[in-house]
Amino acid sequence: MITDARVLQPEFIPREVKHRDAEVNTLSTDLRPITGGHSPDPVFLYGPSGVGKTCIAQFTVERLRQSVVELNHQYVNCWEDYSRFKTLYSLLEGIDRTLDVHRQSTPKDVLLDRLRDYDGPPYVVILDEVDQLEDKSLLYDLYRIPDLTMVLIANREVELFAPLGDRLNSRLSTSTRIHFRPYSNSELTSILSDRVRWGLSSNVIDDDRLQLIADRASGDARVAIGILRNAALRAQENNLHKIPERVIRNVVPEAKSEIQQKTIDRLTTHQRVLYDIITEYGEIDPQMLYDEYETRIDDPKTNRMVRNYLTKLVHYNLIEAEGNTKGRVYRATE
DNA sequence: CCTGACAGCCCGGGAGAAACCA
DNA sequence: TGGTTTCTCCCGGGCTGTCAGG
Repeated sequence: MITDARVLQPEFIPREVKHRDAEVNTLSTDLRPITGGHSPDPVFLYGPSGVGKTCIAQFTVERLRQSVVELNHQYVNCWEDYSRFKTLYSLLEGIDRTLDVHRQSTPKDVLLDRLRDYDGPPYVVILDEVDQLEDKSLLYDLYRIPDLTMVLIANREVELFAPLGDRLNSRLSTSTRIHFRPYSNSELTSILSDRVRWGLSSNVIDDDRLQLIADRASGDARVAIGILRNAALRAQENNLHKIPERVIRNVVPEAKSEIQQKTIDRLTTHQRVLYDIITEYGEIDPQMLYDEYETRIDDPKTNRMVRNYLTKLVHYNLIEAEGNTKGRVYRATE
């Protein structure tokens, strides 16, 4: 049934993108100065998840690369490389400058110096989930590197700009922001039918069922493709030659939680215990949470560290915290 | 009570210098 | 002298205590 699993993966970048012409054009135009040897201001892409931000960024840069003689580029997910050091390291990797820089024992900010000394072809860097970056001042440092162009991606505008500080904010306020809206059902359906054409054998799923998937995904292409992938896998396991509606319906919850599950899998034992407690209770106050945590784990960390973990979990959108001070409760995100 | 901000400690580990050895 | 081992220093990151403020 599945003829090409790659096209059902979330990272897959299609050769052509649909329903995002305006966004692609705007981004292309913004990046065009690069072809003339100038380096454009940073560009911001923002919008909810699964609306094609990452995809369009990579797609456009790739297309630009084909039209410019020489161009270096690098994609960094700031959720993974959240520290200043990791992001810089990743950026140096993009231009092969890490050879003699090692994970430790490099003098402070030698990485940044190294990046500053860069004098190769234009360098376009995509900083995805940039609001997760711990030290936002890095953006300011990067901004000042002449040949470096930033494409910044975040969910919401405010979350990115609020913590930047006036210095950077005023500099960046003039640059382009591209807003991404959720896909409509018909857009999702057509994206899905492409994937079906590329990745599944023919006649395994009809339009009505694609509609159903689109409907359940509520504008999020990543979820839609996830549902399709899971449904195809399930049908394949059961030796079905078509994907029935029943399978689709069954697979929706797991497809939806899949993205969150990835995050959960990467938690440490301690963070995981905290997460489990909160989801079990649904809602819990800090004291009770810590007590419960202490009983469940052999070598409990201090209360202080638990608080660090909790802010991380909130950051990851795995839990939410309500009330700023006395009377705070933690609860699971629905 | 609880939080966020901050400072400081310790650990692992890499690098370069120093010490050691044949 | 040249090669090898040890020492020392530095860094990032995990962790903790403190403290003002709600």
